[in-house]
Amino acid sequence: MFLCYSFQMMDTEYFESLANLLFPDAEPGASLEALYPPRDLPPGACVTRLGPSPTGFIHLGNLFMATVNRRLATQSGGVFFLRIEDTDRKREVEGAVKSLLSSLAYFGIDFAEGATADGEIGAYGPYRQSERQKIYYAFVRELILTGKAYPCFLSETQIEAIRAEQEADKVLPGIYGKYAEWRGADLSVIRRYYEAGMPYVIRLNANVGMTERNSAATVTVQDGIRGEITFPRNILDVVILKQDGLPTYHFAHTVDDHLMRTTHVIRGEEWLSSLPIHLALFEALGWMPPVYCHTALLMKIDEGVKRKLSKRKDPELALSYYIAEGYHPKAVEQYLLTILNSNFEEWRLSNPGVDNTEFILTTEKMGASGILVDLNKLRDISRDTLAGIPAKELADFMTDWAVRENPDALPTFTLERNVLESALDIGRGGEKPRKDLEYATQIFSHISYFFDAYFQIVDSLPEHVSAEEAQVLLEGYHGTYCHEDDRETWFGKIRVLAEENGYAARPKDYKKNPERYKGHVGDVSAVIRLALTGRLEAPDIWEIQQILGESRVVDRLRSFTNF
RNA sequence: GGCCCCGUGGUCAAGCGGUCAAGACACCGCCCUUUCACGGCGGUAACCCGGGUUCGAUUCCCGGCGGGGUCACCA
Repeated sequence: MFLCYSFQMMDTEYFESLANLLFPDAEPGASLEALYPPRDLPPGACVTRLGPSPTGFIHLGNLFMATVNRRLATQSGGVFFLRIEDTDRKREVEGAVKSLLSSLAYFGIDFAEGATADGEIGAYGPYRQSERQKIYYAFVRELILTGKAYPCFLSETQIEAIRAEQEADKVLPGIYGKYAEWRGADLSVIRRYYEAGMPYVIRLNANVGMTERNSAATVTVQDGIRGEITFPRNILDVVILKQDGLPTYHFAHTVDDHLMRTTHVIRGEEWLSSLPIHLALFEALGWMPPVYCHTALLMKIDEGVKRKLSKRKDPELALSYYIAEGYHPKAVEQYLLTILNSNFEEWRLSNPGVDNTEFILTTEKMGASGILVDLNKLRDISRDTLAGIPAKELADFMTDWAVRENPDALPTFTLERNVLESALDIGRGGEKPRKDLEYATQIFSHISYFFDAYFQIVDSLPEHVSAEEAQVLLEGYHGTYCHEDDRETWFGKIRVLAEENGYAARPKDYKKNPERYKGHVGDVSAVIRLALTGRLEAPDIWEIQQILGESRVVDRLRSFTNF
């Protein structure tokens, strides 16, 4: 008994000297607790966050994550904030926060709290981890004081040697147990190294504190998406403070999400395997961990193999790609919601016209297995979504897109705004609205023939119609053309023209007696369509003509055949 | 390799002990139609395998197998 007691005294003294040596100025954790009190929110409110590292690259997966986090917070009356996880100086990219913010803003993700392009908003900051050093030091000191963390002067080569030995012995690699040479090292030795300016890191002492409360070899958590998950307890003395004095993700996550009072940590499945470390950290600091929700990963099919989206290898999944292609934010949101919650699509169908924000997202309905990004589905959803957006808004959308991605087209869009708007409005409204608009670049090529600057003949005459024949037909058409004709009159004239030239006025007649005709009225239309739009596939010709205006129609008829 | 997650058609997926195993996208036919688009009708196509438990397993348990993730002083 006596022995035990005195050891403890010695330990306390040891820890205190250690803390004072390494972190003489760190403030007590308790004062920070007071600085960041629990948030005053309605019961059940979720506090979530997005924690990107500013590497200058975000892809669909980040947006996917942002969407879940944001929804869960806003729909529960909680808070969604942005924290910049910039603890890796090597990978940091200039201006990344700004571009991150603007990419997210494009897709309608904004933040009421957290880092901004040039500052921050909110009472739980700083929201850049690089500015939180004081806070991390305070809690590192706390851990040292209780013996749960210690300095480690192992060099890179020493660690490599340990790893090699472990690999040879086929044991778990890492610093733990007997490999943790600096656990409880002599104070005099530590002092000598420290004063000699030897580089060191701070490691968690996984052996202390862990077994006090629960000696079981495993930990079990309730994941918000996956339900109960069990792992072996963490035994690794993971690094919590790097040589450069910045925290590792693990430590920063623990401290920040506790102090920022995050209730739900929603992140990708790739974090699942470090969960035991995070739980160990929360336990060591004596804090309640948040609710963890590990989402399925967005995958890509690569040479027949399904794999996680990679920033390096999949530029076409970068948000910048979707922005450049001009996918509409609403369509992308719609798509993300359908892969996020299996019941969303059904809800959407049975609640037409209701805003997406009315839909309640639940973690229970989220899938746990990897999702292949399906551009087909996105495009389909796009067509549906765009069909429901007024032409005026679409015209604004196209103009905004041109400003960013196609400045050459901007003058045309601006000068011929009414043409743009009318072109986008073709076949809309009514029971069966046209659904052929997908994303800006596609839309642009779809309607470009309305503008003289972009008009060109891209298709050729139907096989059985010769150039001479086309000329005859177009001259005939031009002869009877009257811009004021209503659709009925107009098409009646085409039928007559068809008959006069040996084409069936009705396709059915032609089908019945193909030998009697050169073709049918559709062929005549095709020629006119080609002359007017430069292509064989386009919406209703009469409508196109109304938008084009009489002089343009006549010009195009003429220039096609040079009569 | 250790640990963890996942496993229903090509893709996203309903299902939660008894179903002819939904639906959406894609694909293929047909219809509508002056082309396209829209729309309508129809079609091809799935419970990874093997053991249990049970009267009965896609569903529960175990074991394989397969896929993925992770094993850093990166996040």
